[in-house]
Amino acid sequence: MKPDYPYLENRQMIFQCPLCSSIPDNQRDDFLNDLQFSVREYDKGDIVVTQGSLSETLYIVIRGEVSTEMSDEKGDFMEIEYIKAPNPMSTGFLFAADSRSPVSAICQSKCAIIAIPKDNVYLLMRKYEAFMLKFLSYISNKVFYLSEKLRLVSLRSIRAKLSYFLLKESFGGNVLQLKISREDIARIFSVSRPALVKVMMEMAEEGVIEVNGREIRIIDRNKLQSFL
Amino acid sequence: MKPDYPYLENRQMIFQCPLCSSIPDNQRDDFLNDLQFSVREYDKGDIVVTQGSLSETLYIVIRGEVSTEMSDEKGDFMEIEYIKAPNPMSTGFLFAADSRSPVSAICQSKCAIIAIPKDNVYLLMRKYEAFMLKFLSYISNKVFYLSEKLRLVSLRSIRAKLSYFLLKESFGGNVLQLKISREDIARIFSVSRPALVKVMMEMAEEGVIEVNGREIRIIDRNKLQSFL
DNA sequence: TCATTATTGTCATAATTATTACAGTTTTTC
DNA sequence: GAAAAACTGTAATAATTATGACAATAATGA
Repeated sequence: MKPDYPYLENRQMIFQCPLCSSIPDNQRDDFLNDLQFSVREYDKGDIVVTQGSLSETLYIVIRGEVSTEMSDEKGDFMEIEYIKAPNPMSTGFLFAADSRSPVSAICQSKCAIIAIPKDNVYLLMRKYEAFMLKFLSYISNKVFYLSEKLRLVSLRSIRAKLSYFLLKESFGGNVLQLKISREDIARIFSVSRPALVKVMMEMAEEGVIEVNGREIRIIDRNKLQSFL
Repeated sequence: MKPDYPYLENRQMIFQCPLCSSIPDNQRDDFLNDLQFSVREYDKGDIVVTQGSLSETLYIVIRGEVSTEMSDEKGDFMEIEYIKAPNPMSTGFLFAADSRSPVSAICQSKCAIIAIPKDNVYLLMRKYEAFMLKFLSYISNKVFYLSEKLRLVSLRSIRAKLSYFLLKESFGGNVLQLKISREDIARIFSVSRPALVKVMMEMAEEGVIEVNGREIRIIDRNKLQSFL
């Protein structure tokens, strides 16, 4: 974790973040004046926020990639979100009653991250409507995202989870490229990797899907849906 | 589902809802003028919102109790939230990009529910700061709540889930009264009831907890924590 | 109050998943 | 390009959980 930037030469960078991008041009100077922030650089593997720690700061990733994970106190992690620059982080629980972070945020590459204190976010929201609305929609989307994740994890069998996952990833098409390893998928499902692979192979055996490395072809979409 | 109230005699009722309770007295008349809403009565078992349906309305339960559930397309449900009057419903995804409801809302008793269209909520938020802040904190709390739920469901074994659940419900004390049936707990965990009961009895056998109906006494808190 | 319904504990069996281990393959990294 | 690391498929065995069914008890309603 390197020291703060001496000064951020290109402060306009913040307007690339979706949270701020809709702020009208004629308000941007005012916005920058009202904004209190610091910028830090992180290396791959650095931890920005620790699960359970008090976090009263809005973070905006302006370079690099950060993943948020939830540990199950056994060393194992479940990835919750994968955030690429330029996007905000920790919007979800910033204003929650219990402001301890439910997740850990870990840099997946070299990162530069802006930190804005909660009180300042309050102020900005009151003063800049576009910011407020974007913030609101960000949190709302998070609720939606978590709900979907919850549904996935709640499916009882690996077969159901995998079917759900594949249908979702296929976006209605018949061929999909897995973007992550089977190990990661297993982690998302909270199941073991061998069990996941076994089920995937069984489904291929049955002719429901075709598996070629990370390319998966959906043969019988109806059957896939019936597994849910 | 009975017809709308002809007119809501006691419109002040809405200020009992936490979303609106902090609106200053001197703004309340204006607030009621700006507010667009309708009130409906429901019977026990009535469905207010169906999972997957478009829902661009903020609901406030002013009498009765509503539970939100997520079905796994197999007839089985997982309860997400239990809302008692006077509290809002569906705050979470109202402003999400995909405004289809991820849950179904089902009345658990006779209910009276206020409906406010999304656009009107927008307007109220811009105009009444206290309302905006409360709304924000409501969504944030929902994110927190869902995160916690996700952690629970992600724990792999029933033993871990039960330990987590009991530790949480005990609030640090040693005796706790279960507020819901074992069947409901099993549903929350997404596991079968017999399996849950079996694990609970095993833990009692081992002297980690003591079970007397719905009263549970935590004997060995450390051991409970080690199961996570 | 009595009847009805919901809840609870238990069981045997079947199904699913975890664990551990290994070897072959692909991808990264230097 | 070679070495290291990560990824993949597979298998045997153990552990966990689901299923369906049953009787006993508690709670509820008319």
